[in-house]
Amino acid sequence: MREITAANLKSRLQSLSPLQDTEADVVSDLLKPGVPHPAGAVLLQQGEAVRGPRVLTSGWAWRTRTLPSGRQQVFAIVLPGDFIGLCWRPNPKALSSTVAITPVQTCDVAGLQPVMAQKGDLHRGLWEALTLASRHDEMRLLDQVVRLGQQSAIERVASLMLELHSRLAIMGMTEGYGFQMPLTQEHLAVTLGMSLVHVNRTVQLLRKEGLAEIGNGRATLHEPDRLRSLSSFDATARAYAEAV
Amino acid sequence: MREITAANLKSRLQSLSPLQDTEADVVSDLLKPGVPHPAGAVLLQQGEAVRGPRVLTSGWAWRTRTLPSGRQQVFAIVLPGDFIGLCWRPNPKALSSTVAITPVQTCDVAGLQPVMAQKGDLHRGLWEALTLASRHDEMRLLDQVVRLGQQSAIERVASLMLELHSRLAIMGMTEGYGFQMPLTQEHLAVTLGMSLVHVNRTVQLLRKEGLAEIGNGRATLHEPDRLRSLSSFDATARAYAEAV
DNA sequence: CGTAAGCTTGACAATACTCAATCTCTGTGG
DNA sequence: CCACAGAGATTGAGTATTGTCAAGCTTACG
Repeated sequence: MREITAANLKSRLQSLSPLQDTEADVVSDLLKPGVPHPAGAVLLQQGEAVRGPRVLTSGWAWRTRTLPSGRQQVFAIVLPGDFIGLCWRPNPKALSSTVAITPVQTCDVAGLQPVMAQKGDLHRGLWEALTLASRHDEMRLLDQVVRLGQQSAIERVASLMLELHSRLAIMGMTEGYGFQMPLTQEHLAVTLGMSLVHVNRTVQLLRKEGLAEIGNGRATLHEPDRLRSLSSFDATARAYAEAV
Repeated sequence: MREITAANLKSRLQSLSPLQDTEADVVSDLLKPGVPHPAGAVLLQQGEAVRGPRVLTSGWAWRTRTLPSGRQQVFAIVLPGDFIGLCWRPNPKALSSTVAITPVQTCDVAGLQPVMAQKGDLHRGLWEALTLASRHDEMRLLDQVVRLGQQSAIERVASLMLELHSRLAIMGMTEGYGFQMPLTQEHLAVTLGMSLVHVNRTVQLLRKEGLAEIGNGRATLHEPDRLRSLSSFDATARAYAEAV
């Protein structure tokens, strides 16, 4: 899987808040070749102190909590270009674990810690972009609550696919309405709080209706508009725009 | 409904992080008699700029989002002593609406804004307490995801009641395992993402099993331990302790 | 080939929702 | 003081959605 470049990361941050040239250089300097981890590796353990912010430069991960009963709940999918352990509190303890779904690479960007801490006196634009990124995380967590609390099986799958597409598009990791999608139906089941069998039938339904094709490590959204109206994802998108 | 006092709020913040005497005084000075709002009043509108932090001093509210279909999802219950619109970003836009469930009173504490912004150079202990409070909000949002994604009807109701009890206990608003609980079964249904009828049957089941009594504006947890093991809320409690 | 991961299918059971009606309060106006 | 209205709670019957179990299929790959 391709590793993101400093240019990718810069353009993502630029889309959140305009960066000064010096700030863009800071980003370039920080992004070194990533450290590889195998699928299943725990990148951040719930309850343990966060060492400092990192960027996922390649592969997919998820933020998750395991219940005493062994059941597992996923809070968010972490995509290339996303931050892990970004927090404005110094030395916080992680509220959830972050686990690699595929083989991944992460890059330590502890150099961003002072930027976060100093509240934009230093590198104002970068601080804006980082806090906005974390605000978007929060927004997506609310989306997840809506998915789990209010949406039917087909709405959940549709809305997740739309979210993944729009996030990957920002990183330039889509081809039109298609994209690499390494989640198995089992992953989707855990993420969306439904059974594997039911995910399977829902995916088949989307296919039969000509709405989307999901499988073989890829997803293609054939009818994004119908998917959007189906899943009320557009409301979410509107909310994103407002989240300044 | 009784309005909280400065002493209540101080002891809550103290429980998060020790406060200096001067800091405690700051809190006392800020907490004036609350502004009343009727049930149903929108305290904070999604998408609108947050004017500044406020404290809910009396009554209950919820953070919620309304979908285009008219369906509604609740993210959190806001209890007396909780902050509304607390954010370390200056002038953020609200990600969700906050609406009064009962008649409420709110007190403007815009005076805390500089404390948040200055990262604890000023009033270190207070800053600690405030950021921890917001971290606990985040943790409870994760709890809500788990409830909606992984738990059965009875587990959801049990876990919500335990959460409410433990939060109210910190504010001194419980009598043993009983407390004032103004949510109707309709409120519970919206909050827990289930139908009114199903909530009703679940509440009856809890009563029949002798686990808890819910209704008439009160809740009593007869067997908190069994409720805890039933709902895996203890795991949550452990996680709370870790969230430093 | 043989294996394993991922996907698919069918039959059945459990959980939860909808609709519609009834009941029990409580406060209010006549 | 009573009738009434409305909010909240309860019940039953029928349906829809989702989960469970168990088996079989397909594909990639050593």
